[in-house]
Amino acid sequence: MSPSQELIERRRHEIARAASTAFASNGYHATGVADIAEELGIGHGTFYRYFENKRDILDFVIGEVLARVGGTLASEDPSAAESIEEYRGQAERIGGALFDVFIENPELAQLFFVEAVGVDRESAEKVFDAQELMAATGAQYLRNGIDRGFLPADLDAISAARAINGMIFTCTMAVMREPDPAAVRDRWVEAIVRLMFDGIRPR
Amino acid sequence: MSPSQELIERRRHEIARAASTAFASNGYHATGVADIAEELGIGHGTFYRYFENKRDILDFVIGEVLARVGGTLASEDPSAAESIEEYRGQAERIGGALFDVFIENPELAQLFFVEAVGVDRESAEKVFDAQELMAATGAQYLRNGIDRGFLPADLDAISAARAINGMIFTCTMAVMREPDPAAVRDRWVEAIVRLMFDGIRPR
Amino acid sequence: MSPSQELIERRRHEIARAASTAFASNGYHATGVADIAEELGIGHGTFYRYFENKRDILDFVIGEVLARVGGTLASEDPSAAESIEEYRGQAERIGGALFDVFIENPELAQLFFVEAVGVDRESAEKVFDAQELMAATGAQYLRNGIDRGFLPADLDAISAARAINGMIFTCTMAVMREPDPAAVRDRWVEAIVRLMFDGIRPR
Amino acid sequence: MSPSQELIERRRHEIARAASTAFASNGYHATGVADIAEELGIGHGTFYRYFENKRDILDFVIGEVLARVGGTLASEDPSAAESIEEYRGQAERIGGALFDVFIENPELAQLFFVEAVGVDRESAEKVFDAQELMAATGAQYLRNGIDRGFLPADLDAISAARAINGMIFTCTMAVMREPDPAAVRDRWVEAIVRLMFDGIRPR
DNA sequence: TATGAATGAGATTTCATTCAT
DNA sequence: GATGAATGAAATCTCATTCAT
Repeated sequence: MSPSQELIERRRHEIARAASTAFASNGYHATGVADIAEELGIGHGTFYRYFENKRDILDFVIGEVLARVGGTLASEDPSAAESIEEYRGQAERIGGALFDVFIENPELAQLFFVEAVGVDRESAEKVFDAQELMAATGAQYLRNGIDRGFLPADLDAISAARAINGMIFTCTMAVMREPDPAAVRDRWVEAIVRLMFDGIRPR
Repeated sequence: MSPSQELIERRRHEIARAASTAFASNGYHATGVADIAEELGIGHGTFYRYFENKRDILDFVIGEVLARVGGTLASEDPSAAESIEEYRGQAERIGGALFDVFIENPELAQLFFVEAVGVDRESAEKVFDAQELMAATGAQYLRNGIDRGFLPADLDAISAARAINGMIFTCTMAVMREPDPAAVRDRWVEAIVRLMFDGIRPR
Repeated sequence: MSPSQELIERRRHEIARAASTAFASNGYHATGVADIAEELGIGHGTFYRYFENKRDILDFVIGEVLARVGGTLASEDPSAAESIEEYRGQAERIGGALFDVFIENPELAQLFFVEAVGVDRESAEKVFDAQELMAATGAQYLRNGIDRGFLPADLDAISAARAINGMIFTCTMAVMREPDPAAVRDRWVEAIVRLMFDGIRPR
Repeated sequence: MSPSQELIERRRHEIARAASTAFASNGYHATGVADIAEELGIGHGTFYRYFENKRDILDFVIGEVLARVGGTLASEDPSAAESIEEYRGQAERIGGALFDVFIENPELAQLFFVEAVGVDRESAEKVFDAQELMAATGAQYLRNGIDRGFLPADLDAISAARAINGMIFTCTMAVMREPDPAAVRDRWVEAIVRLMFDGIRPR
């Protein structure tokens, strides 16, 4: 990559970071291009040297968030677990990692759960598509368990995966609204994983 | 209520219905006050005789949606179930009822999951508060089970309730994206209830 | 026409008149929508209630000018003249009428000769098309004379018509640059008609 | 001229050529300084080392066009013709030469007839001044004929010259819009010269 | 009470020009 | 001398809201 291209890439990320912060704290529609520029101390015309238009940066930012979240979901090997204990370990690590992503970058939560969904049909569609992809990833883990015999053969893998993801995402959002998300992280991971594996019915 | 107040109330609901449809199909920001008025065949100045401003009607519409969804969650008596079988029955009915609400009024799904969350901080906050309320309601059912001994004493009721709601909502959204939501309703209710009660671990 | 439609039509013409003046004296590109609005003492948002966008009003104004000029060219009956004297009378009247149009509305000259041609390809094309049409009209007069035998049978009607129009238009433009166009009107009409009928060669 | 001045002059002409092409095919306003620079493969900052500003290059380009056209009009000796036949020969050569200039450089037609006139008051003024000059040149030819007795003594030389130029220019523009201008060149020269010398009235 | 004409704040976007490298 | 990153003035256009009728 040529040095100028690298510079451009760096600039784009700087602007994207400022935009993320602004979108997350004020909302996409309430954020003007001028606000983003001001946050960076640059002229607002400069913005347009790096992004086509305002919508362009939203796409960029959403793309980054989805990649980040999706990457976390796929951070383990879906076919690695050989026993239910190993899989439970994977689930705990994935859940924890996801919480950590959002705890470390709280604005990502806002972007992922709110802005990306709410700006317009197109951006919402992206999120929904990503959720479907992530459900498919989750289903791979489950099918591995079914194939290896440590999960019930009649488990509806894709539905269950989606439901599990739903739990995780919703709880993440709830956690992020706590005054000190990091403090409650482990309790939530535990609660989710327990519900996921054991349900509420006594064993 | 005086007859004129009643008339006003009827008008407000007419306008709210038109606004719901418009917001749901085009998004809040892309919907103009004039669009809503046109849909009703009234002058757009008239709108302001029934609602303070554009934001005002969003609040109204969101309030209606939340009441509708919340009402469904609370449609059973949280302390009625005397056995786990009875509670499972309640859960199935509640889940099914929720699906039905959205299946019958698809625009409510859009409003609940997308518009209400995405317009601005304040409206999102309302949804999150409502979710907390619904989690509290869900926790009542669980505590009833714990108190009566048919659910484990160490169940983290509030966390579990939130996770369960998360499953339900996320899956509802997924169902609404299907070509024929009604056709898959039962399979999803079954999948969710099973995960909720039994988890994925074989018994 | 309903009274409101009539109002709209009146408003459009008011705005068009202001725009004509502004375009003629400052040029299309140097004229902002706000300038037009200010000239009328209205808010610039009001402009957009009557015209789609800035380009729209240019089209409107050009259309009016072309109609006006074209109408003058066609103000006589192309097949009426039975002798060369009668045709010469027609030519004098048409030329004079055209001069009068521009003398009475000097901004039309600017619009016709300058703005309409210079703004962009599309508007220029309109003018060129109109000129072709006007050449066709002129050719009708000539063919009438050829058919009736008072003009030479080997006259290239369409080329001659275009050349004659060219003389007229160019001279009109020259006249409009004079300090007192009205004063020189007759001399020019005479000069053009003489050249047109007799050429420069002595008879 | 010092070698560096010569270099500068060469550069200016390169840039002017690129600008001419760009202005002619896209219009002055739609052409950015960056477009011109890009066409030349130079940085657009470099442009400003050779021309004051965007307007400056328009003046330069217009100046070149006007010189080119004016030069053609003056390519014969206005006092050379001793008979009407000789003058007719001059007229044919001048008309043909003018057509050839534009046929060989179609972008000059666009610049001369459209851009130079339409960009703003100042540039239009230049064209009109040039037309007056060219009318004066034309009048010299006519006065020569009057003086020598082969043109009528009562010919209004300056008006006739302007009218003749008008014919020529308008027809040139019409010719340039033809699919194959070169093919119709002779017919048009013939038509114009005939009208100019003989008028339309039969002899 | 209903209307819709009028308004102008405010947002996005372009691009000629400057100037540090 | 050449470059192109940065700039911000300026222009277009939208639409929530007001208010005279």
